Amino acid sequence: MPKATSTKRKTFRHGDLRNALLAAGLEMARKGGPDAVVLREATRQVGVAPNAAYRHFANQADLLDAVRSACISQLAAAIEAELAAVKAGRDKKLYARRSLMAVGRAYLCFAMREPGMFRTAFSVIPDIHGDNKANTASLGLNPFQLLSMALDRMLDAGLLSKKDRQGAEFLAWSSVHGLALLKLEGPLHAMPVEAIEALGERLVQMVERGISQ
Amino acid sequence: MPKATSTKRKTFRHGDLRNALLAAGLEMARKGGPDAVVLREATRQVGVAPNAAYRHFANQADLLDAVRSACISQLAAAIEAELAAVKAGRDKKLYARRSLMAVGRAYLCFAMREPGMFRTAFSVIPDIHGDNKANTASLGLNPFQLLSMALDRMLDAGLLSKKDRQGAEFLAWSSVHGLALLKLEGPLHAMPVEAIEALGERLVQMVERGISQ
DNA sequence: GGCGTATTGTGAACACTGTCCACATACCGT
DNA sequence: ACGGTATGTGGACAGTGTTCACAATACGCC
Repeated sequence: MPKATSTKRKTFRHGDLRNALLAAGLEMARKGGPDAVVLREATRQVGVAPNAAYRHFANQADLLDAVRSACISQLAAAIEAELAAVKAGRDKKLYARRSLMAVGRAYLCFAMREPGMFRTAFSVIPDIHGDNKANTASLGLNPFQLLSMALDRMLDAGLLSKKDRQGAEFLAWSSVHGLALLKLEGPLHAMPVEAIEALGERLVQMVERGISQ
Repeated sequence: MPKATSTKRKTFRHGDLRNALLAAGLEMARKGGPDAVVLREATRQVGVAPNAAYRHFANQADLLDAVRSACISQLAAAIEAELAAVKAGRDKKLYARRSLMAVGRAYLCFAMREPGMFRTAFSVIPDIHGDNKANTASLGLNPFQLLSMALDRMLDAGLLSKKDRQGAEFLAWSSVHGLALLKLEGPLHAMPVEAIEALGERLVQMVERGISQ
């Protein structure tokens, strides 16, 4: 009974089912956030029986985790692009400041542009056995490492003492992350994006000023 | 006379079903976060048929929203208590600074002490028709308004210019909120609470320094 | 007091989800 | 060629939110 199940596939084997499911899941996450990535719907879109997913993912949490990883990669790529746009001139301090600014802005812009992906990226409580292999973009760096890079430039430029540099990632990250989430799934939901972006500018300046003792 | 026994009630009418369901939901949120508040389970604990809930809540989102509101009230109460502990001495600047510190610390402490409630408090995208009636504690102020109070003291003490005061709530709030969420449902999940609290201290200092231009 | 009526809880059902089992199929190395 | 194994199917189960028709109760009005 080789009745091709209602959709396109001709061969019994799909050939690339894992990736297809992941792509479907990613799209669902993109336009609906983490709660929208539902296993059965993914199989339906791909044109395959629900159980087929279990040959490639342990369960839906596993699928969601893969989607989440992809989302983080996209975020990393966005930051990387913005960071690449700032060129190292002769003024090291300016360079450093612009780098930090770029990371913060890219982070927020991504959150505004791709709310579903952003929320998905940080929706799941990550496993302790965190294998952050795939959380990277072309440079092979995840968002956290890109932020670290910018902060290192601040250290190099003498804008940050060695002591203040320690753990500075978390301070900067928290600020921007908080604003993004207050907008995306918090009480700032109704605030227009322009206002958020204006706040973002002030926020990054605040971090820059306040981060050094 | 209808007694709300947790096991089996005598009367047909419950008498206080709405509150009972809300209490059950709040407890589930407390020990499992927003995803743990499930309508059927609440009715089961109260000893009532699932449909009975629909006489008091439009749907489970409505129930969850009520639970969320209760969580915010608890957060407000925690902040209020910490804020009440700082006394106004002769040094207005110290008073203001300690007030801001207290709000930030209370916010983070609550997040660490009651992760389920905290996550629930900010899990739902709030309705635009925000009726923030119940989001308050004894003072009748929600967390945002308490933060505003602390910032007003900064303004009074001359630690903040009028211009910098505008929208400063969002800057301070974002920072602390971000740290809390990075810990509770983000990549900082594995970081020990002591480290988070140490970061919190630094964070509030950063805000204090960076918030004024 | 008695009775009609709106309020509140019940029972059965539906659609949907994740997940498991046994089975069928197609590919692959020997 | 053929048997083993990876991969997909069908059918089932528990659990969820939700709706409909119905039953029991409390309350107001005469």
